[in-house]
Amino acid sequence: MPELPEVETIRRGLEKLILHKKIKNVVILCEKSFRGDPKWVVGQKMDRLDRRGKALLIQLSNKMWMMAHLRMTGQMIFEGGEKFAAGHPDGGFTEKMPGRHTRVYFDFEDGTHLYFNDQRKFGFIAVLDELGLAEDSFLKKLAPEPWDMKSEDFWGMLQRHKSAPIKAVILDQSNIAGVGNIYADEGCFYAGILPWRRCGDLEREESDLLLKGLCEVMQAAIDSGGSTMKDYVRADGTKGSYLEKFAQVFRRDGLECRRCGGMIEKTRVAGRGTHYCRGCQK
DNA sequence: CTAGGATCCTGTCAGC
DNA sequence: TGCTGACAGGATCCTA
Repeated sequence: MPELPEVETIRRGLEKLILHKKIKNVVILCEKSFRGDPKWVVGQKMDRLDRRGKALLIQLSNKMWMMAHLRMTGQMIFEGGEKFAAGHPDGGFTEKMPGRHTRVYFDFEDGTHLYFNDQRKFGFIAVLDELGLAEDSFLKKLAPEPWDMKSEDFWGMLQRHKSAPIKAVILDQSNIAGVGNIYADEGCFYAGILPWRRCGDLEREESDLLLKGLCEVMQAAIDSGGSTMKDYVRADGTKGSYLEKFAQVFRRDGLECRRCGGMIEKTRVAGRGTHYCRGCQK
């Protein structure tokens, strides 16, 4: 899905647009994209927006929660006086809603709408009560947010996965929350670490630098409104600017490294496309 | 317990 | 043009 910075961008954008709006109706176009009973949300207001890792959490006035996982291709689109689309781009901003990838949408009492689009159907919205949220298997094993992690805890975590490639470990949400394929590559570049190195091979200093890199790179992405791909648009419809402005390696294979001038290369680590600079990363 | 691979689904693109 | 395989900003399930 969009990674932590993109979900945070969605949270901030939607907070301004849907807070305290009353849901008049829910339309489910794809059964597997919505878990729970629509009756639990109809007539409720959206009172609060939170985020944990890559999960978006919306609290309703009856104290139930809607948890949205955007996974690979999910996006949220608000249509009202203004339009806001964020997540996976896929024509969300320009296409007439509901579109061919709309899976669920909400009509608000004031005539505005919120659409959940998801091309690959990996994502979903789940309606849960307080207990269900507390017992959710994903949230339960989700590690702390990067900035809430102490460097010694991060180091200790790496020691528990000595033989695994560093990238596989930081992508695992039970080790650190919110890191996805872009920021894993960017964080490794920041720390000067080749992503396939085994955790047990890292020095303590490299571990500290990697945690710092993940925090800085994701904070910078939030500050600039989330990264963008050909189909990523942020909540108010303007394009995010992280990738074009700040990405050092992600999807830059074949291009010159901005730091050393060498060529960025691409390989496969932990089953994912992985970008790195031979000159800058050891 | 860990690590690695297949899998869920739709769409696009490169190469024949 | 039409087909085929690879790949895609994620997470889970199964296997060794």
